[in-house]
Amino acid sequence: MPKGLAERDPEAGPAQTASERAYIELRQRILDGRLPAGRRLKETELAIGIGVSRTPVRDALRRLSAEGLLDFRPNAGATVAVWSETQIEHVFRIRAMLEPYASEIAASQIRDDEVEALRRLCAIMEEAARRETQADLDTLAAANARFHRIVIDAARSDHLAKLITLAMDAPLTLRIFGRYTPEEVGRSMRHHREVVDALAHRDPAWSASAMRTHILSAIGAARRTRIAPEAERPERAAVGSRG
Amino acid sequence: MPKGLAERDPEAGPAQTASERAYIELRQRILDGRLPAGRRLKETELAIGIGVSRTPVRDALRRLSAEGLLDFRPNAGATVAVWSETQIEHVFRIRAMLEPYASEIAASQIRDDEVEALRRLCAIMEEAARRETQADLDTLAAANARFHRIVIDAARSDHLAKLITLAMDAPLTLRIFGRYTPEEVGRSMRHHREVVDALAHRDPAWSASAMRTHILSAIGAARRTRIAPEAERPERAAVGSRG
DNA sequence: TTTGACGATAATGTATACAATCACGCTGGG
DNA sequence: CCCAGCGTGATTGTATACATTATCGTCAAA
Repeated sequence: MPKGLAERDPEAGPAQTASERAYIELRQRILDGRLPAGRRLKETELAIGIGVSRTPVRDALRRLSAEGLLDFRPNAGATVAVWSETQIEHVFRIRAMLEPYASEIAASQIRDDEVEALRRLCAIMEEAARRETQADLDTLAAANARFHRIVIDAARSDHLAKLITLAMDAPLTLRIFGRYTPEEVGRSMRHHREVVDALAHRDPAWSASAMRTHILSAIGAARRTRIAPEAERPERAAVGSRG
Repeated sequence: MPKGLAERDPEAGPAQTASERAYIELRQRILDGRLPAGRRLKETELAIGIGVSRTPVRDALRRLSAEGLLDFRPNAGATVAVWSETQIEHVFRIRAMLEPYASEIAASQIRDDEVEALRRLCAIMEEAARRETQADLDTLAAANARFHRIVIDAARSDHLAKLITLAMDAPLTLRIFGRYTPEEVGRSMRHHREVVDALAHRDPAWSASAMRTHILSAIGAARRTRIAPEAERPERAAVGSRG
């Protein structure tokens, strides 16, 4: 098939290589739930769906497996990782250790423009929190993810950032806002503001503590976020519609 | 307990698939220093050396990259990750959070036979510590790695174990014993014994604290463990000193 | 009816050919 | 002497053919 990769779109996707595209696409499908926990992933199927060959799909699968988003058994394929309630709790406890640590370090490293960016994200999140549509929820989740990423990156340690990212992304932190009560949403927004203030004051202990509070307060909602693994049943009957 | 993730076990005999073999082989070479930090890894070269084709080598490279042992840039190949002193310090601080947490959980889950295994490993380590040859140092390092792995596994959470493993293995914890003073070695051995005793008592707080002490005490030696990245210049004119 | 073995089928594992890309040195001009 | 443009070789990226393995239905025997 012709590649037709003559265009270089810097904004729509930094995915230059097919492997990268496959990785980003699959990761997104897992995180937003289109590929539910427990689902068996078949390389050929995915390859056709994404529009690349099996090789880059395999690259992406291996990568996602190493990152913990997939369970992988040699000769038996990959399935979307299933998270028990206990394991989700563990992840939040770990986040509650790692992110405050990153915040503590970030406090002495963060630049003014990053603080500004955090403030803008706070405004965006507060605006989205006032409405209640699904689209707003998605906006909120996306802004929240960017918020945490900026803080983590401000610690100026790629390895640290990588490790925390692995801990964070694992059990779909994204969809947690759907489980928040209105009060919890409001509190979460106030937490964000306080984290920014603490960082703006370049106060490591305050930054860490505010972030810790923020994450620990989310565990309740996380417990309510049940992830139902897909039934083991493979879809025998082929779905007629392609696409 | 479901096995869940396909675990790599470096000591579990010959690997089944070529990808697994390549992964284990490369990982070992990185951890023991045969592939020094900064070294550029060429797929064809590695493939010939290991005796497989490029495909499984690429699988292994992608996996190691996701685990943070390699830096990877599209179209520019993979290099062994370089760890700055600051980053190594971060890793130990993170270990000092994660492993005590695992120990805390393990305290209420560990089986008697695992406690026994830990005691045996303590004896092995103490025996090796008495001598001072390089082989004994390797024995010590290997037993130490197994010790920590047993504790982590006793927490009965594959995802938790995976995360901690990523944090632990990253900057070659193995070679740290080479930097210990005799007093530090002795103290480390006593720490191990205390961790086991705390676990045997099924005391979560004690187990966590003993483990935290153990890891924090190692940071000094870790700081002394400088990792000199290989010069950027490949095998061109190797050591041609001008002048 | 149950159970076990067996074989067809579909998936994954591996190798290899080919395309795209990058690094580097060469050459020619200023 | 310096620098820019370009070609060449090496290296990675992708696709595909083939080998190997697991899965599951079928059939026969107890």
